[in-house]
Amino acid sequence: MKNNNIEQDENRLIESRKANLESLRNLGINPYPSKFQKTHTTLDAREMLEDLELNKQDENPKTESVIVAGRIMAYRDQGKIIFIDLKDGYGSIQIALRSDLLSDNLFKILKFIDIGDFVGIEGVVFRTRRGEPTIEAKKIDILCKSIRPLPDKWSGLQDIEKRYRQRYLDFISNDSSKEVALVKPKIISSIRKFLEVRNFIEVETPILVPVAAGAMAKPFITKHNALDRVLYLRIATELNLKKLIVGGVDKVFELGRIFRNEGIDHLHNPEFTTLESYEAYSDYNDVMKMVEEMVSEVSEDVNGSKIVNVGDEVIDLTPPWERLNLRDTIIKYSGIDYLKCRSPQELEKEMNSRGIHVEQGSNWGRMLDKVISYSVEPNLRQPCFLVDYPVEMSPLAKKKEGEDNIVERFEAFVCGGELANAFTELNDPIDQRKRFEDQEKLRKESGDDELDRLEEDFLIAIEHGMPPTGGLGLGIDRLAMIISGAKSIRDVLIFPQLKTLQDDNDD
RNA sequence: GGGCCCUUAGCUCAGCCCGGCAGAGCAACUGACUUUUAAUCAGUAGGUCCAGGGUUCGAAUCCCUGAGGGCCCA
Repeated sequence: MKNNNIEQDENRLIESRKANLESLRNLGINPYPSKFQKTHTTLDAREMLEDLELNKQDENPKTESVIVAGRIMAYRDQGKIIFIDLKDGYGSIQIALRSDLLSDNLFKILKFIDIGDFVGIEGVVFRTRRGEPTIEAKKIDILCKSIRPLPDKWSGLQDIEKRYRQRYLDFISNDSSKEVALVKPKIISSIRKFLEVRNFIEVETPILVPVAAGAMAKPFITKHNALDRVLYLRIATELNLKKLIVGGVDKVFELGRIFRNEGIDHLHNPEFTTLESYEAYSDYNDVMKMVEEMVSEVSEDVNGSKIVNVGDEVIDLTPPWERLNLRDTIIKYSGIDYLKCRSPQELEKEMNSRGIHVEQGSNWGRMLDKVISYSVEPNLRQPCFLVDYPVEMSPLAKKKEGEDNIVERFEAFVCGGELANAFTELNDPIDQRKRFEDQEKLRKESGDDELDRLEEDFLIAIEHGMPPTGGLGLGIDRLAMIISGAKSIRDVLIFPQLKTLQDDNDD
């Protein structure tokens, strides 16, 4: 009922636009032509005028004729002259449509133009009395008639939900939304360049997998009908990429979407993009160097600087990043020395006395992870690496030589958040099998369904031998937030996951 | 999961405290205007005030329940 009325309200606006559409057709104009040959962008047109003004003595120079195309963002009718603001993917420029420069027939069609329509304009560029670069139109072509109104031209689109649900409207009315959202594609392109120069090979591995392994997270479940078999959406690209290391692809990476069945907030989206890279014959120290070089170079490439502003903070991504020993750093910020509380009971006692909430049934590794995220992470503002983790938290990482309980693992932090996780990969197949079995056992005992899972295919692969390998996982969306200064992951995602609207289900 | 806040014209928002004709700007429509730029001027039209219930002579406004959304915390 309610929706019908809203549609009727909208229809009043839509009907008038449809009437304009018919009027154009009656004048013999096709409102939806296939193609239009433009010669310049709006940015080109502005620059042409500026160049001309620099080089010529003439008081009121006019450029050669240009043809531009774009969307009408504003329309100011003054009778015998009409000004419109035309916007394309590069900027915008004002158009002046004068009745004495256009044929009667062309001037007549201006009556049927609406804000939001796409048009092509041909004319010379000049500067008006008020100093505005303007194209003096001698020809106008309708390129696409719009029949639905745009958001308010001055306030833009404020409704946060609508901005994400109809992101194209957000992009049209809020330039900064578009700029922030386009940082991620630039980062991805820059990372590709960085890795390709270093002879890494990019691959695509399956998203639909029989076992969701390689990380600690709940998977999405789906089903293959013909095979009558349950499949999962991958939670990491890790295990397949390591199989490629076994197969002799010595430097390999994937920029891939992964899926984790968890809550949605300003830092989490159920699907997000990670970079995972694996390099044979290297270890976590080599990966650390690569991460600090890559992130700082990407920032320079995308933003023109290794220094970024996030909120009020100035973050300097220039290498080298500080290396912080994990145990020392936990002691520094929480006072807890995990070597002195090796049982879950002891650790829980220490955490409780410091006001850190312990989830029912948490295992020791999960609890220590909680200590890190609660006490340590918020303090790590400038880029740094936490180095050398307990084996309980890291079922896929190799032990440090001469250590029973410490693995060669680091996590990178910037602005109080985790950016990357990396380790020297465990390639002892017997140790790896045992660690997976421990995870499986822990999951059954504790009911913690985020623990890692045993994937037999992977174990068989590394039983054939995997060379020593340094591996990396890096959250691209988090990196995009840092480089763009965005406060919410939704701003860098373009189409973030939102609750499904009721109407979507009714169909 | 807990706390706080929001939902009124296509868009952006007043009105709610203290109950008494449903408001403004933009967009739309009619008209005027040859360098405007949030153009201006004159006029017109546009509403299930998120939904349901309650209190009241009378509810956008007060109370209860629900839905959707946001922010903070876990």
